[in-house]
Amino acid sequence: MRPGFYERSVHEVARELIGCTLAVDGAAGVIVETEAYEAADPACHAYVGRTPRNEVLFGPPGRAYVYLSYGIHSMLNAVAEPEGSAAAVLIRALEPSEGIELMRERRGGVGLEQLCSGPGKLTQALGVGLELNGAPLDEPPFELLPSDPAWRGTEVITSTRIGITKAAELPWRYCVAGSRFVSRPWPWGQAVSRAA
DNA sequence: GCCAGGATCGTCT
DNA sequence: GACGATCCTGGCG
Repeated sequence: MRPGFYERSVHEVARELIGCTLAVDGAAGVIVETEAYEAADPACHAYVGRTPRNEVLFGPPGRAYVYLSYGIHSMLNAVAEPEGSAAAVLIRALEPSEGIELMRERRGGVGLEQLCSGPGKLTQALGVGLELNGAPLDEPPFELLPSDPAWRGTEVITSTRIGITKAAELPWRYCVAGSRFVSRPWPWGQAVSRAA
């Protein structure tokens, strides 16, 4: 990603990550679903203030914020906005593109559409664990590449976020319209823009 | 196909 | 001691 990409409003970053490729050690996919979380947002881990757990959110942008959900699943976020401003983009789904066999093994042989269609699934498929919390997204094992020209013009829709109880009504989920690889079909929401 | 329930553990009250 | 930014399984139709 170009310098400064993450150093903007978390909503812009969440929107523009759609269509970009996320790779971890040879396994990769195109990001088709994201959600934005900002400090003033009750659903954001940083809402309660700075703690040892959410410290990475307050640090420099462009790093990974990884945490454990329900004691089982790792969640991968991209830290956004300037240092001191706590915000992040949750990566919720990928369209698999490379290392598909490896990902399938890690995921127990499920079908292509189930490989990365959820935040817990994609971290399992990519081999992302808590040890990568705080790691820069532009250094190994991570690689984050700008959207392919083929994705230009792709329709992106917004809708309410998924799986949360606080501030659940905010329309801060972004996903590719019509994609078979999102965590859920786009039940609500409306077309907002096209990939740049 | 849909829904209810369980797994599992770090973090905060 | 309660609660998740989740996923999978099993029961039922």
